[in-house]
Amino acid sequence: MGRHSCSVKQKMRKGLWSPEEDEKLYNYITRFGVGCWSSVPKLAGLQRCGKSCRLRWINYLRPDLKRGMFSQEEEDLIINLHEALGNRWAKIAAQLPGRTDNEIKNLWNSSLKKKLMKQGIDPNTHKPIIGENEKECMDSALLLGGQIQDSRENLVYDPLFLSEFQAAFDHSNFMNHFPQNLKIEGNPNNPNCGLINSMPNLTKFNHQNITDTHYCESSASKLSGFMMNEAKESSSNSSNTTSIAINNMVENPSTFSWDDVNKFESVFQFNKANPWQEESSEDYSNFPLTSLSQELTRAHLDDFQI
DNA sequence: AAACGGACCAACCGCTCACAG
DNA sequence: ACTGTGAGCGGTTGGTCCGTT
Repeated sequence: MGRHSCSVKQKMRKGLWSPEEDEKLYNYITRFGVGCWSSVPKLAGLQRCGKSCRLRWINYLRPDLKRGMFSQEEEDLIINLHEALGNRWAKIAAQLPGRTDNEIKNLWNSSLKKKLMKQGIDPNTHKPIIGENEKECMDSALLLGGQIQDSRENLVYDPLFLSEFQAAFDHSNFMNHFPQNLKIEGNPNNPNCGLINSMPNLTKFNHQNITDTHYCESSASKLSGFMMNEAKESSSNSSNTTSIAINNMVENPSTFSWDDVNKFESVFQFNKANPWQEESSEDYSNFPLTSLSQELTRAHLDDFQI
């Protein structure tokens, strides 16, 4: 922002370093050591700014630098460290002797990021990527009431709702008929791939404090039923092929096909036009059943992270 | 052979932080 | 407490290489 770079203040050389410049800097540092970088160029006889000299030394001339390709172990370590530290390249580099932050940053941006994405992992969050179809499913869950607000007023998924949402699909034998090609490719080690399985892990969510009555009366139970009833109703009130397919799917899950999935989604599209959508996303006070799960969720929010 | 585009990498830029005066 | 300066960091840019058309 207002501050000029060192190369602008005086007529300094920019761009790639020549072998002569490298030699001058190397000789100076090895002889006198690193003192004040701003005085190094003058003392070393270079037309560079101190900042540039420092960078050249750290990233290229330093004798303890490790050259060559990154090993698999190094790559794995970088990925693990990135998960823990984020884009703190200097901190990551500190754990890899002989490697510079710049080097690691370049490797991450050019290679590791893409590798993770190919494996279906979001390089920013290190969590499985939710694809468009999965997102639509999650959105559908939200539209049906599966959202609440956390203490920071961010919209989050209601674990109680999603628990039943998932169960509803499980019971309808949904996953058994889910096309393999929709699952995230290339990550056989990741059990969280696929539509329902890519939903938040609910195993940590504690249902112990919920009585059977509460659980059955929860918004989720109602909504699971609502979802299926809607499908049936939609089919009985309409003669179009979509409705027939949905009805067929609900009644006879064993004949469920990928084509049915698309048609099933149209039910959710239908629900989007439902005025309930607006109310449920804004004001939960009118929906005591949702509020119940909301309250229970708040109590366990720490255990539940998307 | 030339043009093009993507990958890679070195270097730059702007910002923040620490510290001395 | 304030200011100036240097060091360090992370994001971005620009040049080069290489494969493809």
